[in-house]
Amino acid sequence: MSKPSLPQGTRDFGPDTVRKRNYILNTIRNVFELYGFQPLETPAMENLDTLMGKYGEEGDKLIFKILNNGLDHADKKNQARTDFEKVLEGKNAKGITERALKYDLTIPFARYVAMNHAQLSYPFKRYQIQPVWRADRPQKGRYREFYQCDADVVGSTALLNEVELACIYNDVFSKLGIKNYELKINHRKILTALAEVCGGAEKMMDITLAIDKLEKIGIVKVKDELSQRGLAAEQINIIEKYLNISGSNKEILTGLNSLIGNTETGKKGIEEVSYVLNNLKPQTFNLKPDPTLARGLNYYTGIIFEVKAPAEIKIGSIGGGGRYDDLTGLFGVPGIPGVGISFGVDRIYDVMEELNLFPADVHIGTQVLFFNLGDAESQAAFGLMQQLRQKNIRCELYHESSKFDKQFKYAEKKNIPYIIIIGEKELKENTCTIKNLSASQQETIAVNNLGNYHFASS
RNA sequence: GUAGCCAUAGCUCAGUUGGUUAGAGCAUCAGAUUGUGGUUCUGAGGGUCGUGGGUUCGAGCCCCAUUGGUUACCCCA
Repeated sequence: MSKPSLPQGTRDFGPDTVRKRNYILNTIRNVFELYGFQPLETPAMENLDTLMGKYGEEGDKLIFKILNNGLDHADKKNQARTDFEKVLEGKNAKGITERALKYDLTIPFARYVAMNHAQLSYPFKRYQIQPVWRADRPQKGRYREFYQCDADVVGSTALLNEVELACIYNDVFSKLGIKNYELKINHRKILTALAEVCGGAEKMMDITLAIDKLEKIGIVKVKDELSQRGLAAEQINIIEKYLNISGSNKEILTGLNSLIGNTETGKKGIEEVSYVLNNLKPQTFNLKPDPTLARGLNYYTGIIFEVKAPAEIKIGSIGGGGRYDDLTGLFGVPGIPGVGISFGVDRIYDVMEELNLFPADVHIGTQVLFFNLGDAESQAAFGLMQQLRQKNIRCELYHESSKFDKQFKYAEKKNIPYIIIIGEKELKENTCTIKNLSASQQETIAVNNLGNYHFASS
């Protein structure tokens, strides 16, 4: 038998990790609820059709496909062989694979909205916290299975939604104690306008892909890439001017205005970004317009967001989102616009771990351990324990009568803050001894008073 | 898909130019300690050196292959 192992890019989560992650998820969930979002869950797998072509060419390659069952069935063998030939050519064959693991939460949500559009009341605000899968090569901060937390509003074009989503980012990160994150905002129309001004509206994708890398590879290489992608020198010149726009939020907007403000689309984009900025206090929100922000997913059409982790932690983006005018149109139900954001929980976890931001009491599960000091003693302890459980105190009784040393060490390892000793003496006197392990203090009280004892939570 | 690096005890790692019986810390278990833990002391268990081949009198170390992990590119949370 070979050693047990995990598939590449997946992880087990031990008790401590799950506790910490739940702390993050609960924080996010509470904020979503606070803003009136409703929970939604969709299956782990979707029909392959639902996902293919929604994430661009690269994205398609990263979708985890599921092999159909029953390929060895006698009647299907020949069909399976010819279909497999198609797969070898890089095509999809329904006979081989027709389902896939979900790649993100947005497209399944769009599918859900398209299927239920008549029943929903708009604007429909949903949040969704589920794992997604990508057949990517794992590396630092990148996994093949990871959680996403999304909140989306569909059925409304109001920019109020964008403002609220920015507020959600701010609320969540400040509750988690992540201070120096940076919330960047841009607009797809601004990028479109840049392409128009360059005289190559159809080059929009090439331009955005290249300038998105500015921070990583520098202006010189961006220009190289642009010329490789077939842009002329004077076009690249304009793009360079665009990339050089910097300064305060106001200066950035003015810069954009003078460069692309004379186009219809550019004007509209700048207006919308200004609206969001004006309705928030950028200094308290770490909110910054960033003309170089592009975001890969090609369904965005309006404002786009990205959250960068504090600079000292080189982990990149910990969240992102944007507006899409017609996501459900892909599923035959046009005219439902939406806007959404996403939190990268696994990366937020890593950031919090590195900055030591988890509160100490996330590790406390069991609050009280009853020592087991013999048959009669443990029977008495069991009765008291059930009373405490009735009062919502999490407690357990050591599984067998053994030395103090062992029982203490068990409590310590499980981070149990209190122990209760009921031995021969206590049994006789109808008392119990409560010890606070971290304070190393103990007191003996009558068992009748145990129900009213205050167990501090940390 | 492309490229680099790594693989030795449960975990983190030493291991000299290739030379006798492969080590340490942590963890585990037992004892000092039959009603008071964290610190300490003593002892014990634990290894096909990822796998297969090759070079050599001799391989944990060198060569080839293979598997797994990891990092970077592409792309992305």
